[in-house]
Amino acid sequence: MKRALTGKESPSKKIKVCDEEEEDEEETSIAAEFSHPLPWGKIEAEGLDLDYAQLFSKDEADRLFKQLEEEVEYFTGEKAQVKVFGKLYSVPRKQATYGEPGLMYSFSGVHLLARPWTPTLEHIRNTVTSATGRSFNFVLVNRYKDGHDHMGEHRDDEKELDPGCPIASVSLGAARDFVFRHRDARGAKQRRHIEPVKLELAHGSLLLMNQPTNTYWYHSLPARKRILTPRINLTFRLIICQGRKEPKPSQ
DNA sequence: CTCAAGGCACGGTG
DNA sequence: TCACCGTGCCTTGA
Repeated sequence: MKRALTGKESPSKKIKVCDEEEEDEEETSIAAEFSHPLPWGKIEAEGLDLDYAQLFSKDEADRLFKQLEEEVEYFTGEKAQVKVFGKLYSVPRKQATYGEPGLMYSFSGVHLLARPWTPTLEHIRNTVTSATGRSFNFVLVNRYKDGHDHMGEHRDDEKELDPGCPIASVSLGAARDFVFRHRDARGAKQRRHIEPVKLELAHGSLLLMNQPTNTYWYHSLPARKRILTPRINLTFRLIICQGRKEPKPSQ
């Protein structure tokens, strides 16, 4: 069953979309492989549109997590640094990018070239595609070694992303809180009162961020000091074909 | 002109 | 209690 949820219904309260009727059969993985009959939950607010589902059973998610721990190679050195307010920082997590050959993803002054798909990443991508009917040519892997690792508030508004395709976020490992905040309800000049939308991303879950969510809502993965185990997050994206760079008019 | 995938200081809270 | 959490701010280049 689905639940329509908005932030204002339960101010400052974490939304639990995780199905309370825990899955019991191994049907979960079989269903995921063949079609859509996943029990999707819908989360909506002004300008926000999310779909949430349990994509993998615990056993399968455990197996995938272990495989990724062996397969994924994370960036180090300057590829693991970003520039914010003019200063260079090491990102408080580990990152990797995989996808079709030649694809590049850039943000905050870093340019990350996609490595070729690993067997496990390709398998997960196929499962996500079966469940959503969407194609993806790229995945950003974020590994949070414990609750100290986190990601600050941002939007995935990169120009190279296909605006018509949702971003599909697969979570494996430790469950972590995830927070959305409307752009007009941030900072000192809060133009409007819009409650943040908070949810917990469970082991083996899939979250779809549909349009126009990334236009109006920032999201973050806040630090949670009491969490001592790692989480791997995969955000599958559709990157627009690399057109030739526009000729610069001047300079 | 706007705004930022970072850290830090600070005050409320359980 | 005091560790943790949420918020505002930083201040420079894109």
